[in-house]
Amino acid sequence: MNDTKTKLLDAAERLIGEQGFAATSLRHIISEAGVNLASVHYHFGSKDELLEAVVMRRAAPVNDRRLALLDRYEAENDGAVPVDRILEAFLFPMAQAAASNPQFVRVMGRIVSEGMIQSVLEKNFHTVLLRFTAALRKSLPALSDEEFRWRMLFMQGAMAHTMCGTPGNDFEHRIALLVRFLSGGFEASPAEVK
Amino acid sequence: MNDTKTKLLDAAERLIGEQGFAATSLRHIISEAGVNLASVHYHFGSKDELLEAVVMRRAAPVNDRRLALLDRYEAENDGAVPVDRILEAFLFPMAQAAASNPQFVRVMGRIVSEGMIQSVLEKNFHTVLLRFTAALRKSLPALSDEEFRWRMLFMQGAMAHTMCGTPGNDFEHRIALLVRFLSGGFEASPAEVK
DNA sequence: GTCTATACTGAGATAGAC
DNA sequence: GTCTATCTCAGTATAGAC
Repeated sequence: MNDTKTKLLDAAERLIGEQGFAATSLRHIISEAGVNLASVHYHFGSKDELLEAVVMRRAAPVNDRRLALLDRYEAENDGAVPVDRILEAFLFPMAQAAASNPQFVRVMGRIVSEGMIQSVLEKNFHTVLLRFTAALRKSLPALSDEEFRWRMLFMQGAMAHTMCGTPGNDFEHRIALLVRFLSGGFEASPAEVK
Repeated sequence: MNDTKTKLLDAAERLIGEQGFAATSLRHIISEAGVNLASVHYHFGSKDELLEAVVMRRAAPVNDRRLALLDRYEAENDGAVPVDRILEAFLFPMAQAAASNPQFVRVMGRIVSEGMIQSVLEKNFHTVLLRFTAALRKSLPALSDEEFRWRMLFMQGAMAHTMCGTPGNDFEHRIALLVRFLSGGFEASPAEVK
């Protein structure tokens, strides 16, 4: 691996996790990394793309584990997997990542709380989102397409806010509570059409 | 009312609603308002405080209506108000505001999606949050304090993301769906302690 | 291919004259 | 209260050394 590139990723990960993305200047990052300012644009192109690289470096294994878990649950339950299992399969690997690398989760939190979700997440989590959306849809056949889509959005907001936007380290416990809450929401009977 | 101040608030509200907070420069705002750059800092102190003033101007009536609705429901149900009524009382006035002033809701959406929630909202919505938290707590006596607090956070994330972070205009319908989902989550039986 | 030095543009903030 | 001029710092771009 290129040394300069890695130094930049490490420094950016640490500083963005601590101070946030907007509050962390490239000049601060490069001084921590001990490299030249222009190397950021040489290796990554821009500050935004540096952030994306920071995310991508850690996101891949998390998403692999998510898909593996979902595969297993689908094999075990051929057909519709219980909603809470699907949610667990999505959330648990993030908690594992948090245990081995807290910095990464902090960065994800910063991304969420600074509203860079769309740009960064949709690029890196596309397949995962498709798979999990399909699994949930299958397990919630009673909902209309419209209501299902809205409930996915509600979930998205709750997840982002909870997993990333709030400090603390006991992610496994947090996940158990979140899964319970979201299951209740998803499985609520449809709202009346007025 | 001071003319310069109002011109600044109007221009800021419009531009931030259209382009977002970060993307809207003070120089753009003042040129729309037809005033001088330094007047921003004279009247508001900083760009952040200008945003806060934009929010405060519209938030007060919404919060008044929220509290009035909650008062009514509490009087009607003396003791514990049904969870879905409480949620409605919180969300409905925002939908009304959206109908009469779409710019405001857009600004709130920008605030959420750009992660300025904590700083801005906690200042302006403090009493409202206390009242609604207390009402919900009363209606959910079976939950532990801890699980209740977490569910409040889950709700917060879902609400912010939904009400403000996603485009579209049919807020009343959206609210009906959101209330249903959140009621299901709040009323789910407690997660098992493992 | 990689790194260094330096310049450019635009941002928010501020001091001081009027 | 308002305006001009200026300051500092950000991200970005480029020219050129190795």
